[in-house]
Amino acid sequence: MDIAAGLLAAEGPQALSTRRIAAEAGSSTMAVYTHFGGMIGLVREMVHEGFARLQDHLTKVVWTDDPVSDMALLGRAYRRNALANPHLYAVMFGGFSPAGFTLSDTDRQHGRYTLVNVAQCAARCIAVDRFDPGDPELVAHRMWVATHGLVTLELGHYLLEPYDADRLFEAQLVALMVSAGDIPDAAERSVAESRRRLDDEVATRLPQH
Amino acid sequence: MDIAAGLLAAEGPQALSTRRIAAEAGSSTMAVYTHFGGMIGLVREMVHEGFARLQDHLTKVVWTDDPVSDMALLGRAYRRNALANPHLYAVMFGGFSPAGFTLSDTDRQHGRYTLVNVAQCAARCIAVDRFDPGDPELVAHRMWVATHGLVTLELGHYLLEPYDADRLFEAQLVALMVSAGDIPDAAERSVAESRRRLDDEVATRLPQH
DNA sequence: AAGGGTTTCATAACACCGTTCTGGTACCCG
DNA sequence: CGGGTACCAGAACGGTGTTATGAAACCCTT
Repeated sequence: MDIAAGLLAAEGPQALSTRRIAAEAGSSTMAVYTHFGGMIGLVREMVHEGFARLQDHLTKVVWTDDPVSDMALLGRAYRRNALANPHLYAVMFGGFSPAGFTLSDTDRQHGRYTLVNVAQCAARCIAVDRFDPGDPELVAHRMWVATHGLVTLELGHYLLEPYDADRLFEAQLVALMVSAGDIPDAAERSVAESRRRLDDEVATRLPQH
Repeated sequence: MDIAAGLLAAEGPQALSTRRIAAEAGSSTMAVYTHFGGMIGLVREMVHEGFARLQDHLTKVVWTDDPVSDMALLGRAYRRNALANPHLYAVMFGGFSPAGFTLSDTDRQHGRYTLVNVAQCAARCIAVDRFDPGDPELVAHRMWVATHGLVTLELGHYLLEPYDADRLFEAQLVALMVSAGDIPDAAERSVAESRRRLDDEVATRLPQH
């Protein structure tokens, strides 16, 4: 049942309709209501799954003795997850205008929970004197805001040549590390190291064939 | 006619329906088709108006002898415009899933046109040696990405106490200037100066009551 | 093992949506 | 003044989410 819903989210954005899902599952529209209490309950469930999947991606990065490289890798994992499930990511962050869908405070808190990984990594960056002393949660938020902005514009096809998303992302990564206190040369090296680590550590299965 | 459409966007997100507009305008649903060729044509027109309004906000900032302050003020104007027209901003950047609405390349280019203001300001920052030498358009894109990310999360109510949007925005502004090459103390001063200039230079009428 | 209560779903209906077709009206322009 | 065009009211079609109504299926108790 959830599988059918996930499949539909991957095939199309507004293919999420009670009748479409019912036809795909060989069932009736009532199934959606008995299991999820309506359409918005279903998308809420999918948002939860989306955050869980994001959490999976972020926890894949292992902590090395270069926390700045770890931090950059967290950003890469975040972006990779969003690009692997573009429609799901759009729904997670408000891309579901119809039916007055608004995610509850607990939902948002659940989403913000993924930030603890980043905050811990920021704390390690500060501990080894790569980042300036300060609030690790604040720098985690700054990383999140910038990366989310880039991913959002990339998914909306707003980032075109010659300022494509790849180039902007690389530049933004080192800029974020520098603005957090790291030395430009060191930041450049750590970001480059994270680029090498990406494919090994955070392998992404395609959005369900 | 456009006024009715604008009013509806301000009253609700999915109040944009042919019948609702027709009732509000005392007309029939056909009016939407004869004037805009359908629903997606209407929202496309509103997106254009949204970008025009954004451009208005950005051109309100006057160039002073402190281009970094001007740059920060551009960011404040961008955010203020988005907060003044939240639903319109959401629609501009992909928040209209139904009916397979996709904005054309020319639309996006029209949207990216607002970046020339920022790029020019970045060039001035570089010219006076406040920013490191480099591609002004690239730093303009970085400013855009970060500010857009913050505004998006703020509109989605993802930024809660104690890391609220105001605090994050201030921190991000100085961080952006620093990562572009400015000295932290100077960046702090210019950002503070831009905060003083905001209400005078870029006054925003409320989103049409 | 049988009965009662709960859960689950298929069907049909309702209200709403975007869209299209059909006329009829109003306008403008020669 | 006559003719052609642009515009729009109304009805209808296929789609959506949702609800009411039963009829099955299941489970759990006796």
